Amino acid sequence: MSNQSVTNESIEPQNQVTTAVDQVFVELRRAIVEGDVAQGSKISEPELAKRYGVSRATLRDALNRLEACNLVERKANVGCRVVALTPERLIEVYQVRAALEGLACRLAAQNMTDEEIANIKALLNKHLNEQRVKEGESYYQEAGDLDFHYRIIKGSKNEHLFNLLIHDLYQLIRMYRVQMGMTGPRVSKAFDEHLAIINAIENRDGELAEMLMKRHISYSMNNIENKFNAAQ
Amino acid sequence: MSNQSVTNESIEPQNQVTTAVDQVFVELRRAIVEGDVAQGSKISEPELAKRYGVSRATLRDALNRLEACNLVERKANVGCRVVALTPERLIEVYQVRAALEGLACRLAAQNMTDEEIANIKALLNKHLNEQRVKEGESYYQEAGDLDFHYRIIKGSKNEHLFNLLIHDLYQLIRMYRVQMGMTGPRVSKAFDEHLAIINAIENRDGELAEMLMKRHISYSMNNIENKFNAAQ
DNA sequence: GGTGCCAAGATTGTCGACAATTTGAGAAAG
DNA sequence: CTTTCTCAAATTGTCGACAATCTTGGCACC
Repeated sequence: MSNQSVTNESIEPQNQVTTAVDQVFVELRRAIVEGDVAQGSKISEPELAKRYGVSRATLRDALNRLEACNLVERKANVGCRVVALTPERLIEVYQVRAALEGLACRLAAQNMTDEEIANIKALLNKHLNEQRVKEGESYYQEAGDLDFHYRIIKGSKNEHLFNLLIHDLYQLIRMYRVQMGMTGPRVSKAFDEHLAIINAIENRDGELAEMLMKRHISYSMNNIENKFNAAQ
Repeated sequence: MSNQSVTNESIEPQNQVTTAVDQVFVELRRAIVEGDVAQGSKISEPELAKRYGVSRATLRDALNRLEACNLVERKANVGCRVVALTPERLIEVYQVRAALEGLACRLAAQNMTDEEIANIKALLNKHLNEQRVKEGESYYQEAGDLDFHYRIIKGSKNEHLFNLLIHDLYQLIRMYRVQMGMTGPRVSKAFDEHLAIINAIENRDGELAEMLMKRHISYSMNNIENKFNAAQ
């Protein structure tokens, strides 16, 4: 578990966390995504409320939000469990992700400004240099990849799509990646794929950008799936 | 407002509504979707709690769930408003819907059993007959259309996709349709489109099914958009 | 007369306690 | 020994009250 230091900045930049429920929600979400609380384990409301120094009603509220993100499952009068990461669920999530990010790409090719596109290209170059220096450190794999996808989704200018992907789906995806220990040798290949995508967007070729993104995500899924099978 | 009697059965068939929060949630959702409480209006927690004969904490819980469905928007220490139905938002939602239901169609062509497909074809025939008798009554437009899409989404056998579409997106879509008074002459055309889609699925032609569904949804959006523009 | 500040009212966020339901261990019957 | 029933302990669902925050109307000051 060498990559637990990846920040959430790129995922929630200006999101002001004011209320107590927000704090517990963010903290508990981090704990779940990074595996501090094991997948499939039951969540005791009184215990967690005490640990976070907060009322049970407040913690319950936070659990409701986690349920909306599909990070915990809840049954009436029974309780709350952290979701279990099954291969079947991984495939389901990635199918949805491919469809939505494909759409995001097509819209980005249509709606991003030239400046935004130039910024992403600059970002990729910066990451390339950093990566050369660090010689395969896993920085790019997590934060850089996240940043790239984040900007394209934002560039779609579709707020509904943005919320769906960033607030809901991406936490689940991060959970799979972190807990499977995704720090493999896919870095350089992913980089080339990113480059091809942004080039398609620059040429305002929405269809190609969509197709490349879907393929890119498909590769990414196969990568995680292999780790899954190797893990048992 | 001649079509407020459309049931929710096809959307939540066996969903047991046991707890008080569930009841308030379902009831309040219906009120919002069908326009009993105006779009954009502010929601007073004490008032609604009294009206539904329930504690404020319970009502708050229900509001949280409505927020997760994108039916209300909430700001910390300020309050809760019913979402406003803007044309921009309609387009955003329908773009997402087209991508997701397109995926559902492709998966359905791959995963539905022959029996499930036969059942949908039988359903379409039944609706065709009923429609001939009733001569353009708006029954098919709402419940029948809902049923068709519901079965295909279910037929994708992708649970995550199912939850996303049925629990979150479809309520918003229903809200647009009900409040725009969707009972136009698109019935027969929609029927033909449904027929083409199920035929493609029967032939296990996922790509065609996906394309037809995307087009079908695109038509549907244009229809609502026209009503929007005509409304002011 | 307009602008900015302040206080009172109202609304939301949080808490601890009570009620309803589930669960699990142990006793009794087969 | 297995099965079923019972009851108690624990857990979840719901409530009313208190604390923190925002809103609004009025007053002083420029």
